[in-house]
Amino acid sequence: MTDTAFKPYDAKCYDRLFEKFQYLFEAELIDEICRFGKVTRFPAEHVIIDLGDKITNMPLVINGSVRIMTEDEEGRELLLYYLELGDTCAMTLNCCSRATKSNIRAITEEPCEIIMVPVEYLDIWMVKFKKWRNFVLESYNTRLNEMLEAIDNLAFHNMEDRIIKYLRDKAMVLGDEKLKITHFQIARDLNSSRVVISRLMKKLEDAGELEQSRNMVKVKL
DNA sequence: ACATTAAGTGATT
DNA sequence: AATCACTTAATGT
Repeated sequence: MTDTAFKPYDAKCYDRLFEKFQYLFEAELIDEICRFGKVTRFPAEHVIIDLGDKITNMPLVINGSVRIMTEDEEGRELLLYYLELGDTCAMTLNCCSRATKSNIRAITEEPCEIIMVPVEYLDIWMVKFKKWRNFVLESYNTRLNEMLEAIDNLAFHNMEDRIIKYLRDKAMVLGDEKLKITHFQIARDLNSSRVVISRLMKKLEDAGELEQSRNMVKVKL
């Protein structure tokens, strides 16, 4: 116990992390995450990482969910994927090692607890912990697949399908089939226009696929 | 009652 | 599927 000087050892923090990550990481790694990382609470809709930000910390989600978006030159947004418990951002992993800037935006979907780990530990842990190595590889893998899915969805499915998928995904990560959302917000996440969404939403409602009222959508799962 | 914001619609490209 | 122009409906002050 010589290198605990940075921060007083926090047994409570350790216990909490251990409970969440025991299947993912070895105890010693959890101990280091606990010691070097900083647990942070974010309110809903908080921008954790924005485009062009220099990445100094990597986020590890303890609870809540985060959505990852890109934006094109004209400022049009597109939802890529969600981060949940035990997820980290593959983009961050990529940026860290080469000190590049973020090409994504990470926004909390609901109030979140996230542990921020300084990026310099990533490399150290890569050689030190087998489970960390697996975790990073695994993250790359799943994110890559999700990206493929996102592209597939974009290229081969019509807007109607995309809306349904979007709503179901969202209901899933938030764990609530009733979503507090406007047509305008949906349009922004899918990079479409409000009018188009309203039309299709009406159609979907008539077809019995969903229920909606002002600021509320309920999807059939 | 009035203003503001969300949602619905026809016509056009 | 997008945009325009306009209507209607819901909600806050």
